Amino acid sequence: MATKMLSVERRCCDDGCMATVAGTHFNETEIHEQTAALNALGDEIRLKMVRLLAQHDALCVCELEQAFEIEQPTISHHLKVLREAGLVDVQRRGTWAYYSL
Amino acid sequence: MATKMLSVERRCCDDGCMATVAGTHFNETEIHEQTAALNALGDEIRLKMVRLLAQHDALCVCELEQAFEIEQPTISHHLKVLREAGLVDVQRRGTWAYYSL
DNA sequence: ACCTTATATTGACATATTTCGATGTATTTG
DNA sequence: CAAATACATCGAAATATGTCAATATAAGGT
Repeated sequence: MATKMLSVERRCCDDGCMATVAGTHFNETEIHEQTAALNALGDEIRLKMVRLLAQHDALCVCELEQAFEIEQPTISHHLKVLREAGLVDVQRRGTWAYYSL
Repeated sequence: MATKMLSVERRCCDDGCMATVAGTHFNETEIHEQTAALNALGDEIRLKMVRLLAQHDALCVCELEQAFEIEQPTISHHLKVLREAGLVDVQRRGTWAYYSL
């Protein structure tokens, strides 16, 4: 019975998670969609845009333009990122483009 | 009383939101903290790391290393981003660094 | 003291992102 | 149809980010 302890703490974990962690598999499509959305929101201007849209039902580009100190092409760029992440919707009416969540 | 309609749709909105939107003010500190967290999660490797930590209570760097095909300095870099975003916690024990949510 | 192991940091490079001016495309107005 | 308005796209420049090899740090074992 002289169960001599093997030198304590030779490994960082003893519950076999090393193998478990290494073998973890992810749904790549899901991961990709989620990082796209999170990344789109991980920008100060885009997060503010989403916040504005959240309290305004729908806003056109010229209105959003007023809220930020950046030029119109940049506004369009950020809206495109939000669109491609599936976070906002556009609806054209005349010359205006109304964006909404 | 001949209230002649002004040419319809000269403005993109008629509920005065132009002024409202322009005057919106944000809590910059809050926005900054939130974009930091969202941005940290908006990367495939870091999102996977958080997912792994979510199902493992705590993991050391060498375990995380097994789950990805990137070198150790890159693992450390991503963990630093997660730490600075306030998303994970480290606890040193001997030579090992245990990360947890 | 020396060697090994676990993790962090540095420096360099490649790629991605943000931003803007210029230009393009519709749509409306005169 | 010409001019003006609202928005998108392109191309270029500046900055940020991801990655790695090399090196540093720190703790443990011999």
